Amino acid sequence: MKRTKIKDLFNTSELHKDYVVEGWVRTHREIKDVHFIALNDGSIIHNIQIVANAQSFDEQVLKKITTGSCLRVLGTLVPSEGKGQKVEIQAKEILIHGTCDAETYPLQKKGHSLEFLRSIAHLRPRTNTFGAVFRIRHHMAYAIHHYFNQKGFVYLHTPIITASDCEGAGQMFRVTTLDLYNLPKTDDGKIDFSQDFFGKETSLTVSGQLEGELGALALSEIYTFGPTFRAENSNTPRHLAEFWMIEPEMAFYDIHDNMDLAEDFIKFLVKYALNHCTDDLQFLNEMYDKELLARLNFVLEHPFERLTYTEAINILLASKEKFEFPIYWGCDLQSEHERYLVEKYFKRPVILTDYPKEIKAFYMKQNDDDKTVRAMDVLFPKIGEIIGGSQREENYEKLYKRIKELNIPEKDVWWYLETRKFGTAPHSGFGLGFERLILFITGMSNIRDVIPFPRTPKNAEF
RNA sequence: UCCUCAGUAGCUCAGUUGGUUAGAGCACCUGACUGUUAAUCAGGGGGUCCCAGGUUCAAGUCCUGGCUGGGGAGCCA
Repeated sequence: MKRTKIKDLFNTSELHKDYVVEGWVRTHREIKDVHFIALNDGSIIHNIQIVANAQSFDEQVLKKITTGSCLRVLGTLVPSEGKGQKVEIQAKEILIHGTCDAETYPLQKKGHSLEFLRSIAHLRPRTNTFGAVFRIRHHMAYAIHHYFNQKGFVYLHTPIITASDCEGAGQMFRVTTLDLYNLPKTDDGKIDFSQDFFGKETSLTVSGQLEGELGALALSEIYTFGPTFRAENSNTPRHLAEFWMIEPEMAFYDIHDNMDLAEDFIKFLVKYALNHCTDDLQFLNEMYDKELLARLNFVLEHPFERLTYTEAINILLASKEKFEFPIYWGCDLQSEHERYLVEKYFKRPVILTDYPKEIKAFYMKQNDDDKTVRAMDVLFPKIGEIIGGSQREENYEKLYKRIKELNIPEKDVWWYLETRKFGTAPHSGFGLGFERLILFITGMSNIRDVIPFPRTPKNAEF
Protein backbone atom coordinates (compact mmCIF):
# COMPACT_ATOMS: atom_id res chain seq x y z
CA MET A 1 0.00 0.00 0.00
CA LYS A 2 1.20 3.50 -0.84
CA ARG A 3 2.10 6.00 1.85
CA THR A 4 -0.32 8.82 2.64
CA LYS A 5 1.17 12.08 3.85
CA ILE A 6 -0.06 13.08 7.27
CA LYS A 7 -1.20 16.41 5.86
CA ASP A 8 -3.45 14.64 3.34
CA LEU A 9 -4.71 12.30 6.02
CA PHE A 10 -6.06 15.28 7.97
CA ASN A 11 -7.47 17.05 4.94
CA THR A 12 -9.15 14.65 2.60
CA SER A 13 -9.15 11.10 3.84
CA GLU A 14 -12.14 8.91 4.50
CA LEU A 15 -12.64 7.29 7.89
CA HIS A 16 -12.61 3.54 8.63
CA LYS A 17 -10.22 2.84 5.80
CA ASP A 18 -6.66 1.57 5.95
CA TYR A 19 -3.71 3.90 5.36
CA VAL A 20 0.05 3.72 5.50
CA VAL A 21 1.84 6.59 7.20
CA GLU A 22 5.57 7.04 7.65
CA GLY A 23 7.41 9.46 9.84
CA TRP A 24 9.41 10.16 12.98
CA VAL A 25 8.21 9.59 16.51
CA ARG A 26 7.73 12.73 18.59
CA THR A 27 6.49 11.01 21.76
CA HIS A 28 5.57 7.52 22.80
CA ARG A 29 3.36 7.04 25.87
CA GLU A 30 2.12 3.78 27.27
CA ILE A 31 -0.83 3.27 29.61
CA LYS A 32 -1.06 -0.32 30.73
CA ASP A 33 -1.92 -2.08 27.49
CA VAL A 34 -2.36 0.83 25.11
CA HIS A 35 0.49 2.66 23.39
CA PHE A 36 0.13 6.17 22.01
CA ILE A 37 2.63 7.34 19.42
CA ALA A 38 2.71 10.87 18.05
CA LEU A 39 4.09 10.61 14.51
CA ASN A 40 5.25 13.50 12.33
CA ASP A 41 6.43 13.42 8.71
CA GLY A 42 7.09 17.13 8.21
CA SER A 43 4.23 17.59 5.75
CA ILE A 44 2.31 19.54 8.39
CA ILE A 45 3.04 20.77 11.89
CA HIS A 46 0.48 18.44 13.46
CA ASN A 47 1.22 14.86 14.47
CA ILE A 48 -0.99 11.87 13.77
CA GLN A 49 -1.69 9.78 16.84
CA ILE A 50 -0.97 6.10 16.37
CA VAL A 51 -2.73 3.77 18.80
CA ALA A 52 -1.22 0.32 19.30
CA ASN A 53 -2.65 -2.35 21.59
CA ALA A 54 0.09 -4.14 23.48
CA GLN A 55 -1.48 -7.57 22.85
CA SER A 56 -1.28 -7.14 19.08
CA PHE A 57 2.43 -6.38 18.91
CA ASP A 58 5.72 -7.92 19.94
CA GLU A 59 6.89 -6.28 23.17
CA GLN A 60 10.43 -6.02 21.77
CA VAL A 61 9.14 -4.00 18.79
CA LEU A 62 7.11 -1.63 20.92
CA LYS A 63 10.14 -1.07 23.13
CA LYS A 64 12.15 0.18 20.18
CA ILE A 65 9.65 2.94 19.40
CA THR A 66 11.46 5.81 21.07
CA THR A 67 11.49 9.57 20.46
CA GLY A 68 13.20 10.15 17.12
CA SER A 69 12.79 6.64 15.70
CA CYS A 70 11.32 6.29 12.21
CA LEU A 71 8.26 4.15 11.54
CA ARG A 72 6.04 2.83 8.81
CA VAL A 73 2.56 2.18 10.14
CA LEU A 74 -0.35 0.44 8.46
CA GLY A 75 -3.64 1.00 10.23
CA THR A 76 -7.23 2.16 10.16
CA LEU A 77 -8.14 5.83 10.34
CA VAL A 78 -10.79 6.13 13.05
CA PRO A 79 -12.39 8.86 15.15
CA SER A 80 -10.31 9.35 18.28
CA GLU A 81 -11.62 8.20 21.64
CA GLY A 82 -9.34 10.77 23.28
CA LYS A 83 -9.88 14.51 23.44
CA GLY A 84 -6.77 16.01 21.85
CA GLN A 85 -7.48 15.07 18.24
CA LYS A 86 -10.34 14.21 15.94
CA VAL A 87 -8.84 11.18 14.24
CA GLU A 88 -6.15 8.64 14.90
CA ILE A 89 -4.66 5.53 13.35
CA GLN A 90 -5.46 2.20 14.95
CA ALA A 91 -2.28 0.31 14.08
CA LYS A 92 -2.28 -3.11 12.43
CA GLU A 93 1.36 -3.32 11.34
CA ILE A 94 4.37 -1.36 12.51
CA LEU A 95 7.72 -1.47 10.76
CA ILE A 96 10.67 0.29 12.34
CA HIS A 97 12.74 1.91 9.58
CA GLY A 98 15.28 3.27 12.02
CA THR A 99 15.70 3.01 15.75
CA CYS A 100 16.91 5.96 17.79
CA ASP A 101 18.87 5.54 20.98
CA ALA A 102 16.99 7.54 23.58
CA GLU A 103 20.07 8.04 25.74
CA THR A 104 22.10 9.80 23.06
CA TYR A 105 19.43 11.41 20.82
CA PRO A 106 19.71 15.11 21.62
CA LEU A 107 16.10 16.06 20.92
CA GLN A 108 13.59 15.46 23.66
CA LYS A 109 9.88 15.88 23.68
CA LYS A 110 10.47 18.91 25.89
CA GLY A 111 11.30 22.24 24.35
CA HIS A 112 14.87 23.31 23.68
CA SER A 113 16.54 26.69 23.50
CA LEU A 114 17.14 28.05 20.01
CA GLU A 115 20.83 28.42 20.91
CA PHE A 116 21.10 24.71 21.65
CA LEU A 117 19.20 23.77 18.50
CA ARG A 118 21.64 25.87 16.46
CA SER A 119 24.41 23.58 17.70
CA ILE A 120 22.52 20.57 16.29
CA ALA A 121 21.46 22.10 12.98
CA HIS A 122 21.51 18.62 11.40
CA LEU A 123 18.59 17.55 13.61
CA ARG A 124 16.67 20.74 14.28
CA PRO A 125 14.41 20.43 11.21
CA ARG A 126 12.69 17.68 13.22
CA THR A 127 11.34 20.18 15.73
CA ASN A 128 7.99 21.93 15.42
CA THR A 129 9.64 25.33 15.27
CA PHE A 130 12.09 24.61 12.49
CA GLY A 131 9.62 22.50 10.58
CA ALA A 132 7.31 25.51 10.58
CA VAL A 133 10.06 27.99 9.66
CA PHE A 134 11.44 25.91 6.80
CA ARG A 135 8.00 25.18 5.38
CA ILE A 136 7.26 28.92 5.44
CA ARG A 137 10.64 29.60 3.84
CA HIS A 138 9.76 27.22 1.04
CA HIS A 139 6.35 28.82 0.47
CA MET A 140 7.92 32.27 0.34
CA ALA A 141 10.49 31.17 -2.25
CA TYR A 142 7.71 29.69 -4.34
CA ALA A 143 5.56 32.80 -3.93
CA ILE A 144 8.40 35.04 -5.09
CA HIS A 145 8.75 33.15 -8.36
CA HIS A 146 4.98 33.08 -8.73
CA TYR A 147 4.70 36.85 -8.20
CA PHE A 148 7.31 37.79 -10.77
CA ASN A 149 6.18 35.19 -13.24
CA GLN A 150 2.60 36.45 -13.28
CA LYS A 151 3.96 39.97 -13.83
CA GLY A 152 6.01 38.83 -16.82
CA PHE A 153 9.45 39.16 -15.20
CA VAL A 154 12.26 36.91 -16.44
CA TYR A 155 14.23 34.96 -13.84
CA LEU A 156 17.83 35.83 -14.72
CA HIS A 157 20.69 33.77 -13.33
CA THR A 158 23.54 36.10 -12.50
CA PRO A 159 26.99 34.69 -11.77
CA ILE A 160 28.04 33.51 -8.34
CA ILE A 161 31.72 33.79 -9.14
CA THR A 162 32.63 37.32 -10.16
CA ALA A 163 35.68 39.35 -11.02
CA SER A 164 34.21 42.72 -10.11
CA ASP A 165 33.86 44.14 -6.64
CA CYS A 166 32.76 47.59 -7.71
CA GLU A 167 29.43 47.16 -5.94
CA GLY A 168 31.39 48.02 -2.83
CA ALA A 169 28.78 46.22 -0.79
CA GLY A 170 31.32 44.59 1.46
CA GLN A 171 34.32 42.35 1.94
CA MET A 172 34.39 39.47 -0.52
CA PHE A 173 35.34 35.81 -0.27
CA ARG A 174 38.18 34.99 -2.63
CA VAL A 175 37.79 32.16 -5.12
CA THR A 176 41.05 30.56 -6.22
CA THR A 177 42.65 27.29 -7.25
CA LEU A 178 46.18 28.55 -6.55
CA ASP A 179 48.26 26.52 -4.12
CA LEU A 180 48.10 28.66 -1.00
CA TYR A 181 51.33 27.10 0.32
CA ASN A 182 53.22 27.95 -2.83
CA LEU A 183 51.79 31.06 -4.46
CA PRO A 184 53.13 32.07 -7.88
CA LYS A 185 54.70 35.54 -7.77
CA THR A 186 55.32 38.19 -10.39
CA ASP A 187 58.69 39.89 -10.77
CA ASP A 188 57.69 42.66 -8.37
CA GLY A 189 56.75 40.14 -5.66
CA LYS A 190 52.96 40.29 -6.00
CA ILE A 191 50.73 37.25 -6.37
CA ASP A 192 50.49 36.28 -10.03
CA PHE A 193 46.76 35.88 -10.57
CA SER A 194 47.26 35.37 -14.28
CA GLN A 195 48.10 31.78 -13.30
CA ASP A 196 44.85 31.39 -11.36
CA PHE A 197 41.89 29.46 -12.77
CA PHE A 198 40.21 32.47 -14.39
CA GLY A 199 43.45 34.29 -15.10
CA LYS A 200 42.46 37.08 -12.73
CA GLU A 201 41.32 37.69 -9.17
CA THR A 202 37.84 36.31 -8.53
CA SER A 203 35.42 36.28 -5.62
CA LEU A 204 31.96 35.17 -4.61
CA THR A 205 29.31 37.69 -5.56
CA VAL A 206 28.03 40.32 -3.15
CA SER A 207 25.17 41.28 -5.47
CA GLY A 208 23.81 40.35 -8.85
CA GLN A 209 22.53 43.85 -9.51
CA LEU A 210 24.99 45.05 -12.14
CA GLU A 211 24.43 41.93 -14.23
CA GLY A 212 20.72 42.22 -13.48
CA GLU A 213 20.74 45.66 -15.13
CA LEU A 214 22.23 44.11 -18.26
CA GLY A 215 19.25 41.78 -18.36
CA ALA A 216 16.68 44.50 -17.73
CA LEU A 217 18.11 46.59 -20.56
CA ALA A 218 17.18 43.79 -22.97
CA LEU A 219 14.30 41.85 -21.44
CA SER A 220 12.60 44.86 -19.78
CA GLU A 221 11.86 43.21 -16.45
CA ILE A 222 14.00 40.63 -14.72
CA TYR A 223 14.65 39.38 -11.24
CA THR A 224 17.42 37.41 -9.62
CA PHE A 225 17.04 35.07 -6.68
CA GLY A 226 20.22 33.47 -5.51
CA PRO A 227 22.91 33.15 -2.87
CA THR A 228 25.04 36.14 -1.95
CA PHE A 229 28.21 36.28 0.11
CA ARG A 230 29.67 38.90 2.43
CA ALA A 231 32.92 38.36 4.29
CA GLU A 232 32.17 41.11 6.80
CA ASN A 233 32.91 40.22 10.40
CA SER A 234 29.33 40.95 11.37
CA ASN A 235 28.08 39.29 14.52
CA THR A 236 24.45 40.27 14.77
CA PRO A 237 21.07 38.54 14.67
CA ARG A 238 20.46 40.19 11.27
CA HIS A 239 23.58 39.22 9.27
CA LEU A 240 24.84 36.11 7.54
CA ALA A 241 28.00 35.51 5.54
CA GLU A 242 25.91 33.53 3.05
CA PHE A 243 22.35 34.66 2.40
CA TRP A 244 19.79 34.73 -0.38
CA MET A 245 18.76 37.87 -2.15
CA ILE A 246 16.00 38.82 -4.56
CA GLU A 247 16.91 41.63 -6.95
CA PRO A 248 14.30 42.79 -9.47
CA GLU A 249 15.49 45.21 -12.13
CA MET A 250 13.06 47.00 -14.45
CA ALA A 251 13.54 49.08 -17.56
CA PHE A 252 11.19 52.08 -17.91
CA TYR A 253 10.47 52.20 -14.16
CA ASP A 254 11.15 55.44 -12.31
CA ILE A 255 11.62 55.56 -8.55
CA HIS A 256 7.87 55.82 -7.93
CA ASP A 257 7.15 52.74 -10.02
CA ASN A 258 9.95 51.10 -8.08
CA MET A 259 8.34 51.94 -4.73
CA ASP A 260 4.94 50.78 -5.91
CA LEU A 261 6.42 47.45 -6.96
CA ALA A 262 8.31 46.98 -3.68
CA GLU A 263 5.21 47.66 -1.59
CA ASP A 264 2.94 45.49 -3.72
CA PHE A 265 5.54 42.69 -3.72
CA ILE A 266 5.92 42.56 0.06
CA LYS A 267 2.19 42.74 0.62
CA PHE A 268 1.67 39.90 -1.84
CA LEU A 269 4.16 37.77 0.08
CA VAL A 270 2.59 38.55 3.45
CA LYS A 271 -0.84 37.69 2.11
CA TYR A 272 0.49 34.48 0.56
CA ALA A 273 1.97 33.44 3.89
CA LEU A 274 -1.26 34.16 5.76
CA ASN A 275 -3.23 32.10 3.23
CA HIS A 276 -0.86 29.17 2.75
CA CYS A 277 1.02 28.84 6.04
CA THR A 278 -1.84 29.29 8.48
CA ASP A 279 -1.04 26.41 10.84
CA ASP A 280 2.65 27.19 11.00
CA LEU A 281 2.08 30.92 11.57
CA GLN A 282 -0.47 30.09 14.25
CA PHE A 283 2.12 27.93 16.00
CA LEU A 284 4.82 30.62 15.82
CA ASN A 285 2.34 33.22 17.00
CA GLU A 286 1.60 31.14 20.09
CA MET A 287 5.14 30.04 20.87
CA TYR A 288 7.38 32.97 20.00
CA ASP A 289 5.64 36.19 19.12
CA LYS A 290 2.09 36.84 20.26
CA GLU A 291 1.81 39.88 17.98
CA LEU A 292 3.00 38.14 14.82
CA LEU A 293 -0.37 37.66 13.11
CA ALA A 294 -1.56 41.11 14.14
CA ARG A 295 1.62 42.66 12.72
CA LEU A 296 1.33 40.78 9.42
CA ASN A 297 -2.27 41.87 9.03
CA PHE A 298 -1.39 45.44 9.94
CA VAL A 299 1.27 45.62 7.22
CA LEU A 300 -1.25 44.28 4.74
CA GLU A 301 -3.89 46.85 5.55
CA HIS A 302 -1.85 50.06 5.78
CA PRO A 303 0.04 51.94 3.08
CA PHE A 304 3.77 52.36 3.63
CA GLU A 305 4.71 55.89 4.66
CA ARG A 306 6.77 57.57 1.92
CA LEU A 307 9.01 60.55 2.59
CA THR A 308 12.37 61.96 1.56
CA TYR A 309 15.57 61.72 3.54
CA THR A 310 15.43 65.49 4.05
CA GLU A 311 11.93 65.30 5.51
CA ALA A 312 13.05 62.48 7.78
CA ILE A 313 16.01 64.53 9.03
CA ASN A 314 13.65 67.39 9.87
CA ILE A 315 11.35 65.05 11.81
CA LEU A 316 14.34 63.66 13.72
CA LEU A 317 15.70 67.14 14.44
CA ALA A 318 12.29 68.26 15.73
CA SER A 319 11.82 65.19 17.93
CA LYS A 320 12.59 65.33 21.62
CA GLU A 321 14.14 61.87 21.48
CA LYS A 322 17.69 61.53 22.85
CA PHE A 323 19.86 59.94 20.15
CA GLU A 324 23.33 58.54 20.67
CA PHE A 325 24.43 59.65 17.19
CA PRO A 326 23.93 63.31 16.21
CA ILE A 327 21.45 64.29 13.47
CA TYR A 328 22.46 66.61 10.68
CA TRP A 329 21.70 66.80 6.97
CA GLY A 330 24.16 64.47 5.29
CA CYS A 331 24.53 61.98 8.13
CA ASP A 332 23.87 58.32 7.49
CA LEU A 333 20.81 57.25 9.43
CA GLN A 334 21.64 54.92 12.33
CA SER A 335 19.37 52.08 13.44
CA GLU A 336 18.14 54.17 16.37
CA HIS A 337 16.97 56.85 13.90
CA GLU A 338 15.28 54.35 11.60
CA ARG A 339 13.66 52.64 14.55
CA TYR A 340 12.30 55.96 15.82
CA LEU A 341 10.69 56.74 12.47
CA VAL A 342 9.20 53.28 11.97
CA GLU A 343 8.26 52.23 15.47
CA LYS A 344 7.50 55.52 17.23
CA TYR A 345 6.73 58.30 14.77
CA PHE A 346 4.83 56.61 11.91
CA LYS A 347 4.22 53.22 13.52
CA ARG A 348 4.24 51.47 10.14
CA PRO A 349 6.66 50.55 7.34
CA VAL A 350 8.46 53.57 5.92
CA ILE A 351 10.06 54.20 2.52
CA LEU A 352 12.79 56.82 2.57
CA THR A 353 13.95 58.38 -0.70
CA ASP A 354 16.42 60.91 -2.09
CA TYR A 355 19.44 60.33 0.13
CA PRO A 356 22.62 62.42 -0.05
CA LYS A 357 24.74 61.05 -2.88
CA GLU A 358 27.82 60.75 -0.64
CA ILE A 359 26.30 57.97 1.42
CA LYS A 360 24.92 55.95 -1.49
CA ALA A 361 26.32 53.84 -4.33
CA PHE A 362 27.77 55.25 -7.57
CA TYR A 363 25.07 53.88 -9.88
CA MET A 364 22.12 55.74 -8.34
CA LYS A 365 20.42 58.41 -10.44
CA GLN A 366 21.48 61.89 -9.49
CA ASN A 367 18.80 64.49 -8.78
CA ASP A 368 18.90 67.98 -10.29
CA ASP A 369 19.86 69.51 -6.93
CA ASP A 370 23.29 67.88 -7.41
CA LYS A 371 23.15 66.80 -3.77
CA THR A 372 20.81 63.82 -3.62
CA VAL A 373 20.20 60.59 -5.50
CA ARG A 374 17.04 58.64 -6.23
CA ALA A 375 17.62 55.96 -3.62
CA MET A 376 14.84 54.26 -1.73
CA ASP A 377 15.11 52.19 1.45
CA VAL A 378 12.16 50.29 2.87
CA LEU A 379 12.33 50.19 6.66
CA PHE A 380 10.39 47.63 8.66
CA PRO A 381 9.56 47.33 12.33
CA LYS A 382 11.94 45.10 14.33
CA ILE A 383 14.26 44.25 11.44
CA GLY A 384 15.15 47.65 10.00
CA GLU A 385 16.17 47.91 6.35
CA ILE A 386 14.50 45.08 4.45
CA ILE A 387 14.84 46.57 0.97
CA GLY A 388 17.41 48.90 -0.57
CA GLY A 389 16.99 50.16 -4.10
CA SER A 390 17.07 53.09 -6.46
CA GLN A 391 16.42 54.47 -9.87
CA ARG A 392 19.71 53.94 -11.73
CA GLU A 393 21.75 56.64 -13.44
CA GLU A 394 21.12 56.11 -17.13
CA ASN A 395 23.10 59.12 -18.36
CA TYR A 396 26.54 58.03 -19.60
CA GLU A 397 28.38 61.27 -18.81
CA LYS A 398 26.98 61.61 -15.29
CA LEU A 399 27.66 57.95 -14.48
CA TYR A 400 31.20 58.14 -15.92
CA LYS A 401 31.95 61.27 -13.90
CA ARG A 402 30.76 59.61 -10.68
CA ILE A 403 32.88 56.52 -11.37
CA LYS A 404 35.93 58.73 -11.82
CA GLU A 405 35.17 60.68 -8.63
CA LEU A 406 35.07 57.45 -6.67
CA ASN A 407 38.22 56.03 -8.32
CA ILE A 408 36.45 52.92 -9.59
CA PRO A 409 38.77 51.25 -12.16
CA GLU A 410 37.27 51.56 -15.62
CA LYS A 411 38.51 48.09 -16.56
CA ASP A 412 36.08 46.62 -14.01
CA VAL A 413 32.97 48.41 -15.26
CA TRP A 414 33.47 48.97 -18.98
CA TRP A 415 30.71 46.48 -19.82
CA TYR A 416 28.34 48.16 -17.38
CA LEU A 417 29.05 51.57 -18.91
CA GLU A 418 28.32 50.27 -22.38
CA THR A 419 24.64 49.82 -21.51
CA ARG A 420 24.49 53.62 -21.15
CA LYS A 421 26.33 54.07 -24.41
CA PHE A 422 24.19 51.70 -26.49
CA GLY A 423 20.50 52.51 -26.18
CA THR A 424 20.34 53.54 -22.58
CA ALA A 425 16.98 53.61 -20.81
CA PRO A 426 15.57 54.81 -17.53
CA HIS A 427 15.44 51.88 -15.14
CA SER A 428 15.15 50.99 -11.48
CA GLY A 429 15.52 48.06 -9.14
CA PHE A 430 15.91 46.93 -5.57
CA GLY A 431 17.31 44.17 -3.40
CA LEU A 432 15.37 42.22 -0.81
CA GLY A 433 17.21 40.10 1.74
CA PHE A 434 15.35 36.78 1.70
CA GLU A 435 16.22 35.84 5.28
CA ARG A 436 15.16 39.25 6.55
CA LEU A 437 11.83 38.73 4.88
CA ILE A 438 11.55 35.34 6.57
CA LEU A 439 12.43 36.96 9.90
CA PHE A 440 9.54 39.33 9.45
CA ILE A 441 7.09 36.67 8.27
CA THR A 442 7.93 34.13 10.98
CA GLY A 443 8.51 36.52 13.86
CA MET A 444 11.79 34.74 14.66
CA SER A 445 14.35 37.09 16.13
CA ASN A 446 17.67 35.61 15.00
CA ILE A 447 18.52 35.29 11.30
CA ARG A 448 20.44 32.07 12.06
CA ASP A 449 17.10 30.43 12.79
CA VAL A 450 15.48 31.12 9.42
CA ILE A 451 18.12 29.50 7.17
CA PRO A 452 18.75 25.75 7.45
CA PHE A 453 22.53 25.94 7.68
CA PRO A 454 23.70 29.41 8.74
CA ARG A 455 27.15 30.63 7.70
CA THR A 456 28.52 33.19 10.14
CA PRO A 457 32.01 34.20 11.32
CA LYS A 458 33.65 31.13 12.88
CA ASN A 459 30.75 28.88 11.98
CA ALA A 460 30.55 26.62 8.92
CA GLU A 461 29.64 23.32 10.59
CA PHE A 462 27.16 21.07 8.79
C1' U B 1 35.63 44.73 15.17
C1' C B 2 33.81 47.42 19.85
C1' C B 3 30.66 47.26 24.46
C1' U B 4 28.16 43.87 27.67
C1' C B 5 26.40 39.27 29.88
C1' A B 6 27.11 34.14 30.19
C1' G B 7 29.59 28.95 30.02
C1' U B 8 28.17 23.59 36.17
C1' A B 9 24.49 16.36 34.37
C1' G B 10 21.69 15.02 27.67
C1' C B 11 18.60 20.00 28.26
C1' U B 12 17.24 24.46 31.44
C1' C B 13 19.39 26.28 35.63
C1' A B 14 20.71 26.89 41.33
C1' G B 15 25.31 26.66 43.94
C1' U B 16 25.76 31.76 50.06
C1' U B 17 31.69 35.63 52.78
C1' G B 18 36.58 30.64 48.86
C1' G B 19 35.72 25.30 53.10
C1' U B 20 33.99 18.22 53.84
C1' U B 21 31.13 13.65 49.39
C1' A B 22 28.51 19.64 43.63
C1' G B 23 22.25 20.04 43.65
C1' A B 24 17.05 20.67 41.38
C1' G B 25 13.45 20.23 37.42
C1' C B 26 12.96 17.95 32.85
C1' A B 27 15.00 14.01 29.77
C1' C B 28 16.76 8.75 30.19
C1' C B 29 16.24 3.59 32.60
C1' U B 30 13.03 0.23 35.84
C1' G B 31 8.21 -0.46 37.91
C1' A B 32 2.80 0.94 38.58
C1' C B 33 -1.67 2.66 36.05
C1' U B 34 -7.70 0.16 30.88
C1' G B 35 -7.47 6.25 26.37
C1' U B 36 -2.87 9.21 27.11
C1' U B 37 -2.03 14.50 25.12
C1' A B 38 5.12 17.91 26.87
C1' A B 39 0.25 12.04 30.96
C1' U B 40 0.76 10.98 36.22
C1' C B 41 3.07 8.38 40.56
C1' A B 42 7.44 5.61 42.87
C1' G B 43 12.53 4.30 42.46
C1' G B 44 17.40 4.41 39.85
C1' G B 45 21.74 5.67 36.92
C1' G B 46 24.21 10.03 35.14
C1' G B 47 29.57 15.44 36.26
C1' U B 48 36.62 17.01 32.09
C1' C B 49 32.07 22.63 36.99
C1' C B 50 34.51 25.65 28.82
C1' C B 51 40.23 25.54 28.26
C1' A B 52 45.28 27.08 30.03
C1' G B 53 47.85 29.42 33.71
C1' G B 54 47.92 31.97 38.59
C1' U B 55 46.63 33.36 43.98
C1' U B 56 45.56 30.25 48.39
C1' C B 57 46.28 25.43 53.56
C1' A B 58 41.88 25.04 50.30
C1' A B 59 38.96 27.34 43.84
C1' G B 60 32.68 25.58 40.56
C1' U B 61 33.47 30.31 43.43
C1' C B 62 38.99 35.05 43.23
C1' C B 63 42.79 36.96 39.23
C1' U B 64 45.03 36.83 34.01
C1' G B 65 44.76 35.05 29.04
C1' G B 66 42.09 32.29 25.44
C1' C B 67 37.76 29.74 23.24
C1' U B 68 32.47 29.46 22.52
C1' G B 69 27.54 31.46 22.85
C1' G B 70 23.58 35.45 23.85
C1' G B 71 22.25 40.77 23.67
C1' G B 72 23.57 45.77 21.91
C1' A B 73 26.54 48.78 18.30
C1' G B 74 29.12 49.38 13.59
C1' C B 75 28.95 47.50 8.32
C1' C B 76 24.70 46.13 5.49
C1' A B 77 20.36 42.87 2.92
